[in-house]
Amino acid sequence: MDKPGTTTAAALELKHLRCLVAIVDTASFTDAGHALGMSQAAVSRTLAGLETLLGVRLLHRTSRSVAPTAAGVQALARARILLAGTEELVREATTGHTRLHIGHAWSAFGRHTTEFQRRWQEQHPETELRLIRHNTPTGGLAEGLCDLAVIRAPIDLTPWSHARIGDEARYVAMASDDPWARRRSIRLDEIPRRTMAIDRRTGTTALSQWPEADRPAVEFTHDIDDWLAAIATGRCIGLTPQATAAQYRRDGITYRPLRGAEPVPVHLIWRAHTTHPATHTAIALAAGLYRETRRAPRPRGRLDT
Amino acid sequence: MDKPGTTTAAALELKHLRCLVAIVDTASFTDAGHALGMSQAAVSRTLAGLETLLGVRLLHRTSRSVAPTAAGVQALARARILLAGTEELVREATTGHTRLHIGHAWSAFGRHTTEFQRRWQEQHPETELRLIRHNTPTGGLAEGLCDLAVIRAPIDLTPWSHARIGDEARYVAMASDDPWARRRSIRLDEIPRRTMAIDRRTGTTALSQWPEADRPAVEFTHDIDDWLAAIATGRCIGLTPQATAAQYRRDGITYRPLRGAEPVPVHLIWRAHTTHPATHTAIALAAGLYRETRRAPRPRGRLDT
DNA sequence: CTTGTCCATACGCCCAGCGTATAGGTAGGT
DNA sequence: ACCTACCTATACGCTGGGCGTATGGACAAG
Repeated sequence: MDKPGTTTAAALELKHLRCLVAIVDTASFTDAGHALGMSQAAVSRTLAGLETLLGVRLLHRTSRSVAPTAAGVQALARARILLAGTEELVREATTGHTRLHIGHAWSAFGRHTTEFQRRWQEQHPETELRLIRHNTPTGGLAEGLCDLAVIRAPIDLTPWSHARIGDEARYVAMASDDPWARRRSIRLDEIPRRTMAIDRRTGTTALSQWPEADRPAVEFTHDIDDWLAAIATGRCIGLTPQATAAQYRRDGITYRPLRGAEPVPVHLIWRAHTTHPATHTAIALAAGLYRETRRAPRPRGRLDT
Repeated sequence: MDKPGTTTAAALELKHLRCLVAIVDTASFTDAGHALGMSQAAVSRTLAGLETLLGVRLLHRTSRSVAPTAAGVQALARARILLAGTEELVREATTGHTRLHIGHAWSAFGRHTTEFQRRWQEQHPETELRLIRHNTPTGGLAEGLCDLAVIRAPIDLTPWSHARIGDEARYVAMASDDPWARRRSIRLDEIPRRTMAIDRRTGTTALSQWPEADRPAVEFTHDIDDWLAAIATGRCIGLTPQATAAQYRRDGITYRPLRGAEPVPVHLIWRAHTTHPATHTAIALAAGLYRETRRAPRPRGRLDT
């Protein structure tokens, strides 16, 4: 590429940020040069480059002093954070500090979450566990943000290695002052009377459960907080696996079992080729927790692709 | 500099991170090159450089697919965060988004803090206010992390523009089960009987208050949490301005007024030459709040250097 | 076995970015 | 008022890091 004539706009680089910070810390272009192992001239030009890039003057300089401008203060604060972040990245990578990232769309392992964390800590203290919520269909796996993801939504699992670790009953979420909140449970065929909130990216409920002629109205939301807020207003109800009811107990929201519906299968997915060493351990632990709470533990198939 | 023979170790740059992310997002070195406006070869080398730099393989590649390794997942997660941070830095700087950073060592404006924030929001909604705690003698001003800093410690103010915005009575902090906790107040001359916790960087209490022959034993701490922890154990007491008593009310810690001691002057300091436009507004607002709560409002001098 | 696709490596070139040298400007001492 | 010390900005010439092109090698599909 790089067609002749294409003036490739200079990009922000860490060099610029390191330079800015060094200048402020030493309160001098000359000393900053020393500290960075480059000449004063280079420092001057690098900072000038940064200021051009941002279109703002960051440092006020006289021949006696250097002080950040208002814009400089903001940039400096961010620059320090960013540089600290890069150092951490390098440290993590070079020390091979091992950490298992488990992504999930919004409720991790539901009611088993705490127990999962507790047992992991107990059995594998050498591997740090991190549960991260990512508002994407694959809980961040596709984006490389985790090693393992919990999936409840009806997505295509074939691109991934996957294992079904359990099932969760479906619940109806509604405002606490909703008339239905007084009842013990709701029947599937009653749902179409109401408007249903569905999370656009991670929703678990497919409309195909109802005959085409009789489907509920739908309001789409963008993440779980939206979804809960929409429900709390009373204008919608929501359908969700038991995990949500366990993890998002909130004032103003009431959960009731949904009768007549299939449970939601809970899957773990991961990358077949680049498996974190602890992946299978985590899968086994999670599946064990789901199994423990069942009367008749039936075998779960496919622990690999 | 750059003595001949000095192999300057290549430094991490944003280029590397952008490359890593692009490869994973496009799942291809070739496409990543396209997206980044460079050739596939350059992408390959840049990533190889990053892997060398970190000493870890980040991506597992076959001729058919590209997938992050465990180390890659971690690096990727950090890289995405860092890149988002840089974008925000650029956006803030280029849009001239104005924000006033007020640094403080540990209790901001004390009991006036909430009111300060409320009124600022009301009177100057166009300027975002940020109170940031920095564990340094100047509350982050010297490090360029804020535009304005609240100072209670007896530091040299002459390098800065400064204004005294008010005074705060001194309090004694002690464990709640301390015998003194039953009393209404403590006298200054009783303090030397006890061991005193002093924060090394931001402590407000100078020992010169007592005759040299009769000074309290001292235990140094490194930040406010240390300080509170040391006191909660019961082995120390602490002296602190009223602001701390207002902002760090905790179980296990009791505050009592200290009689016979001068109040602590509260100063704001800022840079004379590169003043944020809203600096003086903020000073006036803070001083006003302190003045409001005094019987006899006496004029405060020096609103500038 | 052939073909297509993809990443790694070799090679040669070029300009971004470096250091040196110097100009210009400001504070402080006398 | 002048001089000195010190600091940043700019000019200039050079060098090597990093680019693109070309090619090799590995792998999957047909």
